[in-house]
Amino acid sequence: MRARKRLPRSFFARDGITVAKELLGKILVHETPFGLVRGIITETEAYMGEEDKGSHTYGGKRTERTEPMYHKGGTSYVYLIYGMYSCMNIAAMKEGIPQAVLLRSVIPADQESERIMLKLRREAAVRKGKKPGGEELLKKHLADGPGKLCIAMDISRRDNDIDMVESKSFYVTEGNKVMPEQVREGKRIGIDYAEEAADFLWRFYL
DNA sequence: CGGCTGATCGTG
DNA sequence: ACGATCAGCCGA
Repeated sequence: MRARKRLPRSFFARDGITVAKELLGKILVHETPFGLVRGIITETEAYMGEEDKGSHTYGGKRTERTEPMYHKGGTSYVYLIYGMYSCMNIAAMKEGIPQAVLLRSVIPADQESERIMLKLRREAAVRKGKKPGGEELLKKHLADGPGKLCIAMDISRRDNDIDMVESKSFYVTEGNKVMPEQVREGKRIGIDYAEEAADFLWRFYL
Protein backbone atom coordinates (compact mmCIF):
# COMPACT_ATOMS: atom_id res chain seq x y z
CA MET A 1 0.00 0.00 0.00
CA ARG A 2 1.64 3.23 -1.07
CA ALA A 3 1.88 6.05 1.42
CA ARG A 4 -0.64 8.76 0.80
CA LYS A 5 0.04 12.40 1.32
CA ARG A 6 -1.62 13.96 4.34
CA LEU A 7 -3.97 16.89 3.79
CA PRO A 8 -2.34 20.21 4.74
CA ARG A 9 -3.78 23.15 6.63
CA SER A 10 -4.60 24.93 3.37
CA PHE A 11 -7.06 22.16 2.48
CA PHE A 12 -9.14 22.78 5.60
CA ALA A 13 -8.73 26.57 5.66
CA ARG A 14 -11.55 27.00 3.13
CA ASP A 15 -15.31 27.36 3.52
CA GLY A 16 -17.25 24.40 4.91
CA ILE A 17 -19.13 23.61 1.72
CA THR A 18 -15.94 23.39 -0.32
CA VAL A 19 -14.21 21.27 2.31
CA ALA A 20 -17.28 19.00 2.60
CA LYS A 21 -17.28 18.35 -1.15
CA GLU A 22 -13.51 17.95 -1.38
CA LEU A 23 -13.35 15.48 1.51
CA LEU A 24 -15.27 12.92 -0.54
CA GLY A 25 -12.86 10.20 -1.63
CA LYS A 26 -10.21 11.26 0.89
CA ILE A 27 -9.04 8.79 3.52
CA LEU A 28 -9.70 9.18 7.23
CA VAL A 29 -6.99 7.46 9.28
CA HIS A 30 -7.10 6.60 12.99
CA GLU A 31 -4.93 4.56 15.33
CA THR A 32 -6.98 1.92 17.18
CA PRO A 33 -6.12 -0.85 19.67
CA PHE A 34 -6.20 -3.22 16.68
CA GLY A 35 -3.99 -1.12 14.39
CA LEU A 36 -4.50 1.68 11.86
CA VAL A 37 -8.00 1.90 10.34
CA ARG A 38 -8.46 3.71 7.08
CA GLY A 39 -11.84 4.73 5.70
CA ILE A 40 -12.67 6.31 2.37
CA ILE A 41 -15.02 9.21 3.05
CA THR A 42 -18.25 8.82 1.06
CA GLU A 43 -20.73 11.18 2.71
CA THR A 44 -20.40 14.57 4.41
CA GLU A 45 -22.45 17.54 5.54
CA ALA A 46 -21.45 21.19 5.84
CA TYR A 47 -22.33 23.24 8.91
CA MET A 48 -21.87 26.89 8.13
CA GLY A 49 -21.26 28.87 11.28
CA GLU A 50 -23.25 31.20 13.46
CA GLU A 51 -25.84 32.03 10.80
CA ASP A 52 -26.68 28.37 10.11
CA LYS A 53 -29.82 27.32 12.02
CA GLY A 54 -28.77 23.69 11.69
CA SER A 55 -25.44 24.23 13.40
CA HIS A 56 -24.56 23.85 17.08
CA THR A 57 -23.01 27.31 16.80
CA TYR A 58 -26.17 28.99 15.55
CA GLY A 59 -26.58 32.45 17.05
CA GLY A 60 -23.00 32.52 18.26
CA LYS A 61 -23.36 29.72 20.79
CA ARG A 62 -19.70 29.40 21.70
CA THR A 63 -19.64 27.02 24.67
CA GLU A 64 -17.22 24.44 26.02
CA ARG A 65 -18.81 21.84 23.75
CA THR A 66 -18.74 23.87 20.51
CA GLU A 67 -15.31 25.36 21.14
CA PRO A 68 -13.46 23.07 18.67
CA MET A 69 -15.67 24.33 15.83
CA TYR A 70 -14.16 27.77 16.44
CA HIS A 71 -10.64 26.46 16.20
CA LYS A 72 -8.50 26.43 13.07
CA GLY A 73 -9.37 24.36 10.03
CA GLY A 74 -8.38 20.73 10.52
CA THR A 75 -9.45 20.56 14.18
CA SER A 76 -11.63 17.59 15.14
CA TYR A 77 -15.02 18.14 16.79
CA VAL A 78 -16.44 14.97 18.31
CA TYR A 79 -19.63 15.13 20.33
CA LEU A 80 -22.05 12.70 21.93
CA ILE A 81 -25.52 12.46 20.40
CA TYR A 82 -28.62 10.82 21.85
CA GLY A 83 -26.59 9.86 24.87
CA MET A 84 -24.89 6.96 23.12
CA TYR A 85 -23.35 7.75 19.76
CA SER A 86 -20.43 9.94 18.72
CA CYS A 87 -20.43 12.24 15.70
CA MET A 88 -17.18 13.18 13.99
CA ASN A 89 -16.63 16.59 12.45
CA ILE A 90 -13.64 18.50 11.13
CA ALA A 91 -13.51 22.27 11.52
CA ALA A 92 -13.10 24.36 8.36
CA MET A 93 -11.93 27.96 7.83
CA LYS A 94 -9.79 29.69 10.43
CA GLU A 95 -9.78 30.36 14.16
CA GLY A 96 -12.98 32.18 15.15
CA ILE A 97 -15.15 31.06 12.25
CA PRO A 98 -17.15 27.98 13.35
CA GLN A 99 -17.73 26.12 10.10
CA ALA A 100 -17.35 22.35 10.11
CA VAL A 101 -17.93 19.18 8.14
CA LEU A 102 -19.81 16.23 9.62
CA LEU A 103 -18.46 12.90 8.38
CA ARG A 104 -21.51 10.72 7.81
CA SER A 105 -20.05 7.63 6.21
CA VAL A 106 -16.92 5.82 5.11
CA ILE A 107 -16.08 2.50 3.49
CA PRO A 108 -12.99 0.52 4.50
CA ALA A 109 -9.96 1.49 2.38
CA ASP A 110 -8.40 -1.98 2.53
CA GLN A 111 -9.00 -5.49 3.85
CA GLU A 112 -7.18 -4.94 7.12
CA SER A 113 -9.35 -1.88 7.81
CA GLU A 114 -12.47 -3.91 7.09
CA ARG A 115 -11.35 -6.54 9.60
CA ILE A 116 -10.76 -3.92 12.26
CA MET A 117 -14.07 -2.18 11.59
CA LEU A 118 -15.93 -5.48 11.82
CA LYS A 119 -14.21 -6.27 15.10
CA LEU A 120 -15.00 -2.86 16.59
CA ARG A 121 -18.62 -2.96 15.43
CA ARG A 122 -19.13 -6.44 16.82
CA GLU A 123 -17.47 -5.51 20.09
CA ALA A 124 -19.79 -2.52 20.47
CA ALA A 125 -22.84 -4.63 19.67
CA VAL A 126 -21.88 -7.18 22.30
CA ARG A 127 -21.39 -4.41 24.86
CA LYS A 128 -24.92 -3.21 24.15
CA GLY A 129 -26.23 -6.74 24.46
CA LYS A 130 -27.39 -6.90 20.85
CA LYS A 131 -27.81 -10.18 19.04
CA PRO A 132 -24.82 -11.33 16.93
CA GLY A 133 -26.46 -10.30 13.67
CA GLY A 134 -25.51 -11.58 10.23
CA GLU A 135 -21.97 -10.96 9.00
CA GLU A 136 -23.26 -9.89 5.59
CA LEU A 137 -25.66 -7.33 7.02
CA LEU A 138 -22.95 -5.92 9.27
CA LYS A 139 -20.51 -5.59 6.36
CA LYS A 140 -23.14 -3.86 4.25
CA HIS A 141 -23.72 -1.27 6.95
CA LEU A 142 -20.23 -1.19 8.44
CA ALA A 143 -19.81 2.58 8.72
CA ASP A 144 -22.69 4.09 6.75
CA GLY A 145 -23.86 6.58 9.35
CA PRO A 146 -22.16 9.09 11.68
CA GLY A 147 -22.57 6.89 14.76
CA LYS A 148 -21.52 3.72 13.00
CA LEU A 149 -18.53 5.49 11.45
CA CYS A 150 -17.29 6.46 14.93
CA ILE A 151 -17.76 2.95 16.32
CA ALA A 152 -16.04 1.36 13.30
CA MET A 153 -13.05 3.71 13.55
CA ASP A 154 -12.89 3.86 17.35
CA ILE A 155 -13.60 7.59 17.45
CA SER A 156 -14.92 9.02 20.72
CA ARG A 157 -14.71 12.17 22.80
CA ARG A 158 -11.09 11.31 23.51
CA ASP A 159 -10.49 12.37 19.93
CA ASN A 160 -12.17 15.75 20.34
CA ASP A 161 -10.29 18.99 19.62
CA ILE A 162 -7.31 17.29 17.92
CA ASP A 163 -5.33 19.11 15.24
CA MET A 164 -5.60 16.60 12.41
CA VAL A 165 -2.94 18.38 10.38
CA GLU A 166 -0.32 17.66 13.05
CA SER A 167 -1.53 14.50 14.79
CA LYS A 168 0.36 11.24 14.21
CA SER A 169 -2.64 9.07 15.05
CA PHE A 170 -5.66 10.90 13.62
CA TYR A 171 -5.56 12.56 10.19
CA VAL A 172 -6.81 12.62 6.61
CA THR A 173 -4.83 11.70 3.50
CA GLU A 174 -5.30 11.99 -0.21
CA GLY A 175 -7.34 9.26 -1.87
CA ASN A 176 -8.26 8.30 -5.39
CA LYS A 177 -9.39 11.11 -7.62
CA VAL A 178 -13.09 12.02 -7.52
CA MET A 179 -14.74 13.63 -10.55
CA PRO A 180 -17.11 16.55 -9.82
CA GLU A 181 -19.93 14.69 -11.59
CA GLN A 182 -19.63 11.83 -9.06
CA VAL A 183 -20.62 14.20 -6.24
CA ARG A 184 -24.33 14.08 -5.36
CA GLU A 185 -26.03 16.54 -3.05
CA GLY A 186 -29.10 16.55 -0.87
CA LYS A 187 -30.68 17.98 2.27
CA ARG A 188 -28.89 17.53 5.56
CA ILE A 189 -30.32 14.84 7.81
CA GLY A 190 -31.88 15.14 11.25
CA ILE A 191 -32.22 18.91 11.51
CA ASP A 192 -35.97 19.37 10.93
CA TYR A 193 -35.97 22.12 13.55
CA ALA A 194 -33.65 24.28 11.42
CA GLU A 195 -36.51 25.87 9.41
CA GLU A 196 -35.38 27.08 5.96
CA ALA A 197 -31.84 25.85 6.64
CA ALA A 198 -33.21 22.29 6.78
CA ASP A 199 -33.74 22.53 3.02
CA PHE A 200 -30.25 23.71 2.07
CA LEU A 201 -28.45 21.15 -0.09
CA TRP A 202 -25.41 20.92 2.15
CA ARG A 203 -25.10 17.14 2.27
CA PHE A 204 -22.71 15.59 -0.23
CA TYR A 205 -22.15 11.95 -1.14
CA LEU A 206 -20.67 9.69 -3.79
C1' DC B 1 -37.35 -0.45 1.21
C1' DG B 2 -40.01 2.60 4.61
C1' DG B 3 -41.94 3.69 9.12
C1' DC B 4 -41.91 3.15 14.15
C1' DT B 5 -39.71 2.70 18.80
C1' DG B 6 -36.77 2.35 22.81
C1' DA B 7 -32.16 3.10 24.40
C1' DT B 8 -29.18 6.60 27.15
C1' DC B 9 -26.40 10.86 28.96
C1' DG B 10 -23.56 15.33 28.50
C1' DT B 11 -24.83 19.82 27.81
C1' DG B 12 -26.82 24.23 28.88
C1' DA C 1 -35.52 18.23 28.64
C1' DC C 2 -33.41 17.34 24.44
C1' DG C 3 -30.81 15.77 20.46
C1' DA C 4 -26.37 16.54 13.29
C1' DT C 5 -28.64 8.23 15.66
C1' DC C 6 -29.07 3.12 15.54
C1' DA C 7 -30.90 -1.51 15.33
C1' DG C 8 -34.63 -4.42 15.46
C1' DC C 9 -39.08 -5.28 14.11
C1' DC C 10 -42.94 -4.91 11.38
C1' DG C 11 -45.59 -4.49 6.97
C1' DA C 12 -45.51 -3.74 1.87
